[in-house]
Amino acid sequence: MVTVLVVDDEPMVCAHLTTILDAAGLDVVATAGDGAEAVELVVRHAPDVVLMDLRMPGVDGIAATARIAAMADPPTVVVLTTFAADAHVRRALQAGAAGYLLKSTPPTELADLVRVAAQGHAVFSRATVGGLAGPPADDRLAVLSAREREVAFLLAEGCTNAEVGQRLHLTEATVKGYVSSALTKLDLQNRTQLALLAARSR
Amino acid sequence: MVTVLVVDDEPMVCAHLTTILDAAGLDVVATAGDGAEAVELVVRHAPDVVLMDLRMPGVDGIAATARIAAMADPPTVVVLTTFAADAHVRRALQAGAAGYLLKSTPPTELADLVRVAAQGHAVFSRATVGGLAGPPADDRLAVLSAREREVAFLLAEGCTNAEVGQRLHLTEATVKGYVSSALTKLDLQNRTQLALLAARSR
DNA sequence: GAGCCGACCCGACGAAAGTAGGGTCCCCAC
DNA sequence: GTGGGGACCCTACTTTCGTCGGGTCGGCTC
Repeated sequence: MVTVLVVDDEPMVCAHLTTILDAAGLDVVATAGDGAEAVELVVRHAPDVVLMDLRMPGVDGIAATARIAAMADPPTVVVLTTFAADAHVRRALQAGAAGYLLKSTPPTELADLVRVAAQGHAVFSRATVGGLAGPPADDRLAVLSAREREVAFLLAEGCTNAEVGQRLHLTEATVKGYVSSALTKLDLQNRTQLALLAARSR
Repeated sequence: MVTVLVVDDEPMVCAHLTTILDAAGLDVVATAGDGAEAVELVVRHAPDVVLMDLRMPGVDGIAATARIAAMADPPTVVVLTTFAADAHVRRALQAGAAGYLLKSTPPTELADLVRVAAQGHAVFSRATVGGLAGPPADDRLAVLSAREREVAFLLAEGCTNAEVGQRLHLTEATVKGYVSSALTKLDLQNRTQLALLAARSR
């Protein structure tokens, strides 16, 4: 029998999941309300699978996942959350999660998914995998003016100031001005750092 | 009943998979030996799930997946291959695949995985998801010498020539030399392009 | 309207980056 | 064993960057 630890700061959710999974022939051995408790209960019960919420008070789901993944012979951690944001999924994977499901997953399917995860596979809600194909995004460029952002993106294509000027119909001197102000706004030291940032921002 | 199309250039593999899946209560409606045939059979049979091999003669698995994903109301395509390389996984996802399994997957688990995929979830072999957390890799830097690569990676952290020199105990002039030769070897115009490339290469 | 602020442009000058060239060392081929 | 060829390090010179200061225009406050 597959043993499961359910982690969610909302007791109602824990109870609901427990009911569903137990009814489907899984064994929910415990539930935790935050990350610290989750880590503790994993040590105590050594479950096969951990269903982990992300947003929780104190130690959040990512941190808890990382701690659990660092254990000897760790359980399979599957994130179960409402947020499909690319950055969340990536951080979960980096922390060692072996799956990322949305809470919109039909309850009847959840048990199957947990079972599959217990067999050592990774399971994802369809909406969460699309963003993984490309590089991660970043939105620190938001503080820049429109022109500055345009220039930054051209730097990310490897353009020189003169080339940027041509493309944007500006003097090279003007371009230099934009680069310079973007650097100070973002607290960077040179165009290369700006280009790297812009490249990550897509 | 979940209907499945199996695509593999090796008839033995197709037959084996068919046996396994049929025994587990799935309905393998057809098998295809290359990508073109796969597309055709998807149109004819409209299966729920396509199990797609990657390396095939003619139209390969990626191309076939892309064509299938572009159809109206497309089936769920799950890649089933022997290769776990990050680049393959990413290209499969980009093409529209909803899963990536290795052929080392135990046959008994395969049916469950297909069923889960048919429900609209994405399924992955554990070994294939680790690389997705970070940005994609690139190995054009292979043509560089060891020193040149070191310098390139430091550029990718936004270092100036002087800083690179400090970290590597070299003169700034020497660093410039490495940058310059790396640029000509890779046919690039400036340090920013080199930094971007190195950043993608990790 | 006066004053302020930010986005948008440009010129000049010092500070980086990039190029060309010249050395040493080591390895491999002929 | 000598003549490439490559990696490695450096100096001197040109090109490109980045900063600083200075302009205009529009919107906003008081």
